[in-house]
Amino acid sequence: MREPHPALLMFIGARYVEQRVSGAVIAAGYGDLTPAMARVAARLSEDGIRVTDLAEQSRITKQSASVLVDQLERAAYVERVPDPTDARARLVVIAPRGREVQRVARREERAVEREWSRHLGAERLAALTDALRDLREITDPYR
Amino acid sequence: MREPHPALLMFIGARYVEQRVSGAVIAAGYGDLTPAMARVAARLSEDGIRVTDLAEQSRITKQSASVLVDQLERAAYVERVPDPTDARARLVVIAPRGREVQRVARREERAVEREWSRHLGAERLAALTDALRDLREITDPYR
DNA sequence: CTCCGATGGTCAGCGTCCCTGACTGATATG
DNA sequence: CATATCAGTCAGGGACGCTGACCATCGGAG
Repeated sequence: MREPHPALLMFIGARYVEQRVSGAVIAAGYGDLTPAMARVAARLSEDGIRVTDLAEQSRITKQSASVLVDQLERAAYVERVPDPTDARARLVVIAPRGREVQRVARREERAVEREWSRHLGAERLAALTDALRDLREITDPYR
Repeated sequence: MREPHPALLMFIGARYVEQRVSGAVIAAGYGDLTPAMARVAARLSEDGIRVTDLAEQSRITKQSASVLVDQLERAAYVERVPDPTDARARLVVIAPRGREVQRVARREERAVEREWSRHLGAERLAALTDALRDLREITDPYR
């Protein structure tokens, strides 16, 4: 095979972390979380967010986001509360069960980062992250 | 937001290249290629490959691979020929139209790589690629 | 204050992609 | 030649995201 393109190598790394985190979350007993639910759930905070904003940030339609929030709500990861400033809107806020999953996911991310640091050395990992961050300036169309 | 995880930065880079290549392919008149078709088509060569092997390498079931090969065949990107060494099997070989798309895709990949080299400098890009390749040793479960 | 266009959100229906399970036909091995 | 194995297809279903149509509320212009 030809020399793999850097983007393919990036894809492999990203996929690995996704699977590690997903595995940890399932092992911790949150098997009812699908990848799609997890993607929108990753954007939640205590403050609450509107479905429309959630959709925009997740780059999906508000209809799709609405369905995913339905599922997250049914599984007790989030709650919908009325927006006190706008009677049309409702805020999606993270629930206790949602906070638990976030903790599990972040712990696994940190674990992977430690493994990478052991494998490459702290310096090369830092350089790698720096270069990726610089590349983001020309590859990330959304900020 | 917290400091983004390196894996997120990798994902952004990989997604960018995927969209660039996909855009170039569509602009070149191959709009009937879906992402799923492209993913399996990327593993084709002159020698031919069995649907079962294609499925395994693409990490999808042979049923899914079979459907995608159907579509690729209908759109003239590949042909199915009998396997001379096994009467049960048929080989999926790339057709002229398939070779054309591969050329377009590779050209766009090289273009992106040049842009990245301009942005980071050849040395940092090489170091980035090296580090990613080393990381692959512990993140790529499939060789 | 009253319109009326813009905005937040849902409902209905559809297409793509990938899966599982069951099956057909050909091959290899005893 | 009986049987286990292998290549591949058929049938059906679930997850995910899209478009289009619609309703309620908001907020600025007249």
